[in-house]
Amino acid sequence: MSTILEVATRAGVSHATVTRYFRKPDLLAPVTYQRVKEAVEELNYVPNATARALFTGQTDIVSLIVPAITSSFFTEMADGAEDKAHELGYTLTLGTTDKDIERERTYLEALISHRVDGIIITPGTDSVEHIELLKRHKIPVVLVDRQIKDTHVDFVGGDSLDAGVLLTRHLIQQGFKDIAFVGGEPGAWSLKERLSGYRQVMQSAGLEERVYLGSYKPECGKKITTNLIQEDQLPEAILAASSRVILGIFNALREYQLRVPEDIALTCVDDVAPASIINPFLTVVEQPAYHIGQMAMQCLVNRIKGSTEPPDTHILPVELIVRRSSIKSERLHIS
Amino acid sequence: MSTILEVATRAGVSHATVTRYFRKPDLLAPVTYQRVKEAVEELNYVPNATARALFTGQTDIVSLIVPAITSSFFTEMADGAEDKAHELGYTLTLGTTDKDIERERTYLEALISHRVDGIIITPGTDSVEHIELLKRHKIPVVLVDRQIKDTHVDFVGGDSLDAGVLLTRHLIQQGFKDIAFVGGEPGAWSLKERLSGYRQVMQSAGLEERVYLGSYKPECGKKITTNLIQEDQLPEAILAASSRVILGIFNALREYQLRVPEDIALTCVDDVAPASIINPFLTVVEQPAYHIGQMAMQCLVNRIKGSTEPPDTHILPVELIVRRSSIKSERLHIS
DNA sequence: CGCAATTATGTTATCGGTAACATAAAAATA
DNA sequence: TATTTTTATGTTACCGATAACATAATTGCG
Repeated sequence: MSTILEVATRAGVSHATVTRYFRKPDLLAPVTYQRVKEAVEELNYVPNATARALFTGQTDIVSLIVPAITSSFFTEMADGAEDKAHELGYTLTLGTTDKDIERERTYLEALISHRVDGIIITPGTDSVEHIELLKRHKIPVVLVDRQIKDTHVDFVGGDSLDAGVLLTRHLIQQGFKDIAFVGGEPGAWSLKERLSGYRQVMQSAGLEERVYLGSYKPECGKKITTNLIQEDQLPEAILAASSRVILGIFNALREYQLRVPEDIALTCVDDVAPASIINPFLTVVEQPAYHIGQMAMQCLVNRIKGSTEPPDTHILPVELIVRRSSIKSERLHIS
Repeated sequence: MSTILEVATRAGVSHATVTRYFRKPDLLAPVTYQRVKEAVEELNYVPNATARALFTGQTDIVSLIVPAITSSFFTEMADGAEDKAHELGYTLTLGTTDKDIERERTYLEALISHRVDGIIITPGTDSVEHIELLKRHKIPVVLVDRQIKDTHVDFVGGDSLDAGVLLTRHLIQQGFKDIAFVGGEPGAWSLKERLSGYRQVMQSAGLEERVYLGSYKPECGKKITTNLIQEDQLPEAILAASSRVILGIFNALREYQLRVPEDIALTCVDDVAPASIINPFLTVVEQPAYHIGQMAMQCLVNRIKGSTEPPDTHILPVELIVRRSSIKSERLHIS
């Protein structure tokens, strides 16, 4: 807890010399350097980043705001972002928003107050309000997973349109005709894209669309599925908007003792990471989540460092992974 | 980006009055309050936490350092910690350490420099060095999942001894005799406890112990299992030290096309959270990870607020969840 | 050998808040 | 109405760094 002044006194120099020891060491005479070094070590001195930040206006802190860290996509994304942040010398803060509608706002205000150098965010809504707020405070932003139109900021995400296309096409190829799209935040870009992919393929196949939106949360999947079961409207196959939605769907199906894929085929966007190692079961479209996190952080730091390039939109390719949950033959074979 | 002075000028008051507007609003005359309020709003003024921290010595930032955020236990723990931190008005930083041995140290130094108010950490080793470092800098610490002896700090974790006991006893009850303990960080408290639970039960059952340590990482599980297979030493059942280790075990088994539980029974500590919803398969001992996170954060904030109670050790009960991966009858039935 | 150029170090204002202290104005009391 | 008390606001030093600027010490070169 010692200050630069105490170090200076102990080393018999002025505090400016101690600053130089850290910031421009080669300006010091070897003897002086050594003396300061000893004083620093003896006092366990660590410069106060808070004081530095006040003067320089830079905190070396960046922030990540996601709906839910427990969603496997965001867990891996955060892992990538954190690794990159550390590599580049930044400390990362984490905030989650979807347990409470107010939380995104309170987090942003706290981050503005703390003068973080930049923010990576998956916004909860498609409103420009929060982005404008950050712009007013001149805090660089990178959007992940959900783009907001008319906002000139960098974006990094998976190809959600293609995700919708790949899964729908796959289900149709399996011979399913009654395919429902379940879950997803109506305002979210990723949802719109996934849905749009689903619609394109359904239309060109001449099939009737069935869309049940809500949110990306498990509860949404559970509620919609329960309703469908109770009204005896369960489709042949479901394309779930996300891996969290599908958890709710599984819960609902289990309550009614319905089996996958025997009674209904299931697919979703985003792999449920460790689950697929233990028991590869779900057909999914996988996004390069870790890579997205890294890339978003790199983009953000480029902005922080002053890049004035026009905003970039990085849409990374996704991959269809076919497993048992959507295989019709499996279904016929058993029943 | 405006400062308190600009607000003061605009409102026609001194900057002290603006501080009072935020910190002791009822000291202001209604007219003054209103004038300041307008100025604050017109300028989008947000107080600079960096400047405040310099004076008060408090940053309202707390930190979480874990081996790997992608491990389901830590994901949920982080979720709990983050919720509680937000509830109590703190911003949380996140750091992961097990990709690089140096990282725990660099993180701690950065956090000391930033003068975070407190740190929750799952230390990578059982050395007291890092804890002492934090103590020297008077930063409150709470340990999670791994206790360090002779360190007088709060601890919150699951009952790892009981975890070892429950799983081993279960396997023995299933009729297995050749049971190996695989994986785990030799220096970690949680490992020692789990191992000790295993040993107690094996000994009192008169069974021979087989212990293969290494780390908590997937690679460890994979390597050990591959070796065992190649040397034709595969046991009847494995108790994996953690959910990450078991991922590697699965990988190895799959490469040799061995099946669970037909060829070998598997169990581990920590559930692989979403996996068990999609496909309940693994027999595990589940720790109340979210609750542990919340509790650790509450403990930490109590310390920050000045609590001088003697260090607390919270060991929370764990729960055995029996599923197919360890059922012998299932195995006999098939073979 | 003397003066300029270079090198090493010190002095000082500054970042944007906070809170103790001082003071002026209004209200309460005698 | 004079005096004390209360209320509202202003002044100022300070937190711990940084960097521009100033100065002292050393070196180089003619």
